[in-house]
Formats: sequence, structure tokens, C-alpha cells
Amino acid sequence: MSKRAANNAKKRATTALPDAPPTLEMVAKEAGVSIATVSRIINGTAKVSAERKDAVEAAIAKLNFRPNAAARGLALGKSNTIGVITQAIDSPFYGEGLRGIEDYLQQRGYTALFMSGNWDEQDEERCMAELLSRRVDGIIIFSGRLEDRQLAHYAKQVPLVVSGRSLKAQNIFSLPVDDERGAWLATRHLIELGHRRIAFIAGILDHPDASLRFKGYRRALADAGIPHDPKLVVPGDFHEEGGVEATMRLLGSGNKFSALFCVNDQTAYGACLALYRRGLNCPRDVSVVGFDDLHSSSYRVPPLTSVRQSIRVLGESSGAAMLQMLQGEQPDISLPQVELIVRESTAAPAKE
Amino acid sequence: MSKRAANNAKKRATTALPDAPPTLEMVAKEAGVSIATVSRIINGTAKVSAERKDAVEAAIAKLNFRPNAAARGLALGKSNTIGVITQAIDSPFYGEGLRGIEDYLQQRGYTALFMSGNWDEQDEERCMAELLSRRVDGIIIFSGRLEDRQLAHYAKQVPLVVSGRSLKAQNIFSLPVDDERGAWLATRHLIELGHRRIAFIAGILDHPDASLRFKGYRRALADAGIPHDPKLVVPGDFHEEGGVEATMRLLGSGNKFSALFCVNDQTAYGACLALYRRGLNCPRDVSVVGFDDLHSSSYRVPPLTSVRQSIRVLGESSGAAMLQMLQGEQPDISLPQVELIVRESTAAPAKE
DNA sequence: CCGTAATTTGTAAGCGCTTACATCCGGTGT
DNA sequence: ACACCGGATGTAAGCGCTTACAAATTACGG
Repeated sequence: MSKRAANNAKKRATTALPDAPPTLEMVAKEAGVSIATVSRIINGTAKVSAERKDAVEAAIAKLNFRPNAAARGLALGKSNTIGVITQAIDSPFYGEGLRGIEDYLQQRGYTALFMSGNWDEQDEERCMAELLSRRVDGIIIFSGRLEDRQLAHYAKQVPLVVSGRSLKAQNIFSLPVDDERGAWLATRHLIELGHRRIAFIAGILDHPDASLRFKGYRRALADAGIPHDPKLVVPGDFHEEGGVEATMRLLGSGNKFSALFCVNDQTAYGACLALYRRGLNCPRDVSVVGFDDLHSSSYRVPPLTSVRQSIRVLGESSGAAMLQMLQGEQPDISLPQVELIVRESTAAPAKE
Repeated sequence: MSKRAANNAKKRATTALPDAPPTLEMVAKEAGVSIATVSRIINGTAKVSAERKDAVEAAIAKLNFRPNAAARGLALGKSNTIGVITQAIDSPFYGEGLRGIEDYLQQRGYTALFMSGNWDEQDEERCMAELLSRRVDGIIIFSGRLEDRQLAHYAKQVPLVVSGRSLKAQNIFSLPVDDERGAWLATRHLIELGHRRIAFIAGILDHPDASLRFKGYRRALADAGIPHDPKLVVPGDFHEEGGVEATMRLLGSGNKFSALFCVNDQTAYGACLALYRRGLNCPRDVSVVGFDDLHSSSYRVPPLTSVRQSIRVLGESSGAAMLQMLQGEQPDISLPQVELIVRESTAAPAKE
């Protein structure tokens, strides 16, 4: 690459562009040793005399040398990077999970590479392709749109951890969340408070989380002997906007209800706003329960009752499972049970 | 690395671990051409006969070949990656910015590598070191704790875009947000509604954003001839919790106020909760204004009046500026003006 | 039909790092 | 004193890719 070197030299002479970073070779020359010795000192791979070690460390400090991760990755055949695919990096839900992953991996010498799938299968495949091209050591997927078949296929190329799903296959570890139980807990809570007309705002229909939560909702109703009224179930989009629209539709439909179970917290936020718009008070007129227990839910007015699945712990656990897989072990990670966090958005129905 | 190859071969024979990914060489052999030809086809670097091209493309598809990004990076001396340092990836504020960056860069063939500085200078330096080691092509910093001096130093090694700050130096482009004007707008809005006792919940004191916003607040008061009462200014922490505490303190101090300007939306969320806890209604008893206009602010109950600086646009602009720098151009990006979004958390003070 | 220029292709030299293997050293045992 | 040994260093061969330069092929004009 003599041409490039020449270019760099030229640039350096005329502009303020950064110098080419120092290399092992430069450090070796500066310290008067061979590059192998420098490498060994940096990695602590072998015994080196104290004298040379000092010299090399001085040279490293002097040149401000930092090993080139790409070169090392090439030589080692691993990148010390874990790819992470979520649907949207700016969602408060995924944000907490990413934080958990990042914290966990960072402390163990790995770097997380985040990408957003945008709820789109094609985008998700693009992300996979990119991560594979970067030769990440493993990929963590937060409940994506990819089918099990495709995941199994990718798992042939790289270890996979899939959160929020249950899926058995070679080289894949899945970390399912007990959506059904969470939804059951939430619905039962409303029932115990005395509610009988409980509406449910679902997410996108074919989304696995949504259907499991729907199942839990129905089971709780059935357990209490309350007939399920399909008119009280309306679709949403997992976002605030969907919560607003769904609630408006519900309110407009004339079907009475005194409580509202939302497929996730963001939907619940929207629902609360819609109630407010219609002059209804939560929880006096309508009780609302969410799912996920986002950090900001405890700061809502009123603080939101929600099902906690600690997405942050989910993130950490995913990281832990991945590292175990990389170690060649079968991960033995499991998630804490979902639990209902009762706050102030739920109350007994007004008796009239 | 014959040892590694041997290892791989052994593993492959006995376990389900992934095969070593195909290489250029394997594609070349499969297609019966030289590796140079394959490379040229992949990159479109030179004319190649249609015949060979087809053969190579077939081989690529057959082997499911994906170029190794690390190897390419090494050879090219660039990684097509932009490092991004924020304080916390799970903050709704930064989340929106990251999304902007990711969207922008992705469409242009770059990948963003996110890291969290955790509001800690040391962590931030660790992030810089990691990014530099990965030889990212540039680094975008969201208003970090690093001093200008240090930034200028890093800028010698890699192009920098710094958002939310004003800073002139070689190889650094800064994208300042007009915090002062935003704060002025917010405070003036409260004044125009008729408020005279306006409290301010500041962020962390030495944080530049906080002090600029404080400045805008005082200037608006001064412009209206309202004396500044230091007792109405209390520190916060940019989070909900700080907002709760600060408001409680304010309420407990006995100093009357009818409006509250919070250094950011999260603080305002906390403030609203504290008011609610004390049985006070927003906006009837106390008006509240935030800053940042987070997405969820429009879904609060009541929807929060806030200063919009579109952090998402900030992200996109940072990406655009970075790409321009990489092109060797002087970026000509600027941000849209901050604007006040009036919603329902502010109203005229109750007359008593 | 041949020489020569204009392609298309292949060969091989790196990019910066790790590590197997060779080399060199001082210290032992006899 | 000498063969021998173990540990500290150095040498050099890759890791998978790009690309300068050489070689081979093709297309022309005379």
C-alpha cells in the first residue's frame, strides 16, 4: 500500500489531518526490541525481562500507542464484539435492555454493537448481514420479526441469544419472558379490585408478546368466571399513539369498561392521555395497568401500576448467556419471575 | 496460524460450532478466477467480463460469502464506523439522538458504534480509548464531561463532532444548542401568563447546559423587571428523582411560587409527581415547563409545555457534519432554532 | 496477417497484529 | 571444561482483503 502511505505523508505535510496512528513496529523500534516482544508485553502472553518491559511501556506511553483492533481481530479470528439487534434504539423499552447488555459486556472486555431493526424484517436481515460481515463473536436479538427458521439458519454462522422468545435450536439460547403470567397477574389484580368489565389494548396482532399477553388476560378472566367480551379488545401499536387511538375507539364504541389492561407501558401512557382528554380520571373512573414497568412509569401522574419484567436484567442476562456460549458452555441463565408492581393508576371501581 | 486452522477443523468435525466463514480465496477457487478479480467485482473497482462476473456472483451466493470487515478495514485503513459517545444509552433524551445518528449514517454506508460515558469523565476517556483502538473514522460526542483541552487533543487523532457545545478547534466541529434562548423563551412564556414567582430547578451545577439555561431564565426575569430570588433556584440531577426532591424542597421551604421551569423534561416529570403527591394540581396551582421536548412529553397528563431542540435532528446533523468532515470539507450544518411548544402544563396563575 | 495499444486478469506486496518455531543466552551436572 | 537445558527474544508466516504492477488477452490499423 505504498500509494496510501505516500498520500498520508503528503497530507500530513500540508493539512492538520491526523497522523497515521503508531504501530507495533514503531513501538518496537522506539524501545529497541522486536515486535513480538512488544506484543507479548501488551497481552501478557509470556515472560519478558523487567528491563525491556519498562522500555516498551515507556515507548508505548511516549507514542500514545493503541493496538489496532481490526488487525488484532484479523489475527485472532475474533472481534471481541457482540452484535445486538433491537427494534428501535430510541425506545425507552429497548434502551433499558441495551444498557444492561452494555454494562455487562463492557466489564468483561467486550463491546456491544447496536443496530435497530425498525420492526421490519428486511431491516433486520440487513442488520444481521452487517454484523456477520463485521465478524462479531455473537449476536443478541431482542424479540425480532425474524422467523425461527431464519434464526436457526443464522445460528450456523454465529452463536445467538434471543430474548423474549422461546426457541430451541443448535447454537441458540433463548430467554423467554413469561408474558402470559404477567398478563394474568395484571388482569387478576383488576378483578380482585372488583372490576368486571376489563378492556385490553393489544399490540400488533401477530407479535408473539402481544398474543401471549392476550392469552394471559383471557385466562385470568376465565379463572374468575368472567365472560370474555371481544368488543373490549382493540389493537394498538406498542406506542403511545396507538394507546390514545385505541382508547378513543373504546370510549366511542359505547361499550362500558371500568379498567384497562394495556399490552405495554407506552400504550398505557397513551390510554391515560385519552382518558384525560375525555375528562375521565384515572384511577377514579378507569383503572389502567401497563406492562414492562419502564423507569418513567413510576413518575407518571398517577404512577402507573405495571408488570415488571426488568428489561435491564434481561439485557444483562442476555450478555451473560452469550459469554457462556462463547466459552463453549451451555448457558444456565434464567430470568427473575415477572411481578406486578401496584401503584396508583388502579383502584376499586366507583360504585354507582 | 496453522494451529487455529487445525483447531477449527477439529471442532467442525465434532461439534456444531459454526464453520469458518468463507474467504475471498474460496470464492475465487470456486469461480475459477483470481482473488483480485473477485475483489474487483465486489467493489465494482474495475471492468470485469460479464462471464466471470456471473461465475463469481454465483460462487458468492453459493458459499454465502460476506467480506470480512476487519480485513477490509485493515487494508483500506478505514473502518466505515463512526463512534458515538453519550452519557447513557437508556436515557430517552440520548436515545432520540442516537436514533437520528443511526438513521443518517446507515443510509450512507456507515455504522454507528455507541458507548455510554455514564456522566463520568473516566468512563468517557475509556470510551474514547476503545473507539480509537477500533480505529473509527470519526467520533461524535454528545455534550460530554471532557474538557475542551482534552477534546482538542483527541482531535489530533480523529475528527470530532461535538453536539451541545460551542468549541472552535482544528478537526473539531461543534453544534451548539441555543440553551440560553430556549430557557428565555420558557421563562418569558410563564411571565406572559402572569407569573411572577417562578422557580427554577437546575441540573448539575457545573454542567454547561444547566448554566446556560439558568442564564436564560435570569435574563427573562430581568427583561421583565422581576427581581431574581435565589431561594427559588434549587439544584437537580437531570433525572426524575432530582425533580421530585427539588420540588419537595421548594414546597417545604415556604417560599411561594406559582410556576416552575425545569432544566429538562425528565426533571419536570419528577416535579409534576411531587406536586401530585402534595395534592397540588398542574397547571391550576403550579405551571410547569420542561426542556428538550422528549417524545413522551406530549403524552404526559397533562401534556407538558417544553422547549424543543429536536435532539433527533441534532443526531442527524451530527452525522451529516461528520460525513462532511470525512470528505475533507468544512461542515456547513446548523440546527433549527429552538422553539417553545405550549401544551397544557402551563396556565395563568390562580388569582386569589 | 503482424505489431502495438488498450483492455482484462493475475501475482504479490502490504495493512498491523499474533504466535509457532528457531535462536541465543546463562546456568547445570559430571 | 563440555554437552545440555530451560527461558528470554527474535524471525517470519500467516489472518483476509486491496491494489500497484506485470502478464496475458483482445482489438485494431496498416
